[in-house]
Amino acid sequence: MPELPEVETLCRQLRQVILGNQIRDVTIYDAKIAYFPEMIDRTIKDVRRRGKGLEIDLGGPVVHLHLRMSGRLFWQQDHVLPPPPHTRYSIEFAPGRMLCIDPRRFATLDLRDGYEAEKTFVPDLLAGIDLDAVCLQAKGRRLPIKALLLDQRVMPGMGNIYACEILFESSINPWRPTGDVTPAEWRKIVTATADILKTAVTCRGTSISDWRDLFSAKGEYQHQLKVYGQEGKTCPRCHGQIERRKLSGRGTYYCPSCQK
DNA sequence: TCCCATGTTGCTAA
DNA sequence: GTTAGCAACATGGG
Repeated sequence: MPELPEVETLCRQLRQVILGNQIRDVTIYDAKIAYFPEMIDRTIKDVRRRGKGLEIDLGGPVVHLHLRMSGRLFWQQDHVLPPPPHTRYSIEFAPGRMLCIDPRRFATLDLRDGYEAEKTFVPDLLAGIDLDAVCLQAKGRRLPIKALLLDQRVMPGMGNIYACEILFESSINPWRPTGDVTPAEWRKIVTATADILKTAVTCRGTSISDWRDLFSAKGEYQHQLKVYGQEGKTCPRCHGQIERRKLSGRGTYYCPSCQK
């Protein structure tokens, strides 16, 4: 269930272990996943994150993977050990192998040509958001602000936990029509987005249930959550009570008394 | 048994 | 065109 900070964590850790290494073999354990023999013997030139997706640049073709709801990556150094349950594929290198473990089987793996992969520009929320571009998207729309934040074309990498946290930090109600958000409030959202996502990257993500990083370590951001998963608890800002309601099908945590 | 889940896509209908 | 609501994908946990 990784969002931007979790994928960024995997991206950085993956760079440490596979950059410059050659793919020795690829094993597919799940018939839903396609096998690309072109990957064999190629050297890893770069590992990048685009939104919640990961790109492994093979110097020409680019492996694109997405973990969706329950996917995780696991670096296994000992080739002799059997892959854990729900392992869907394995990319093998001399020092170890990268396993994708995914109980719900929504994760994807595909091979694209490099030109195709780089053609579309994807903004990076960690590098800062273009306030004017977002305001332009927001103008006149009645869509709830949280739904816009979760729109991957507008905020690539944003996920449900951090959208809840960012709106709380900005004191904005998740149901507020996007077009009614003032420029000053947009500045708050942009600032909170950068602050919260960067902190979460430093914490190596949020381990609420099963998120683990590449080396099976838990993240630490779950200790800093102010509203997500805090239904019934006291609001840390105004002493109201945190509520949980559905917004476009997603559990949405907020404080009705101070998020207006 | 039912409801929940850190994601994405596609359909239908207002 | 926009938005809301669902269902689908598939599995496990409480």
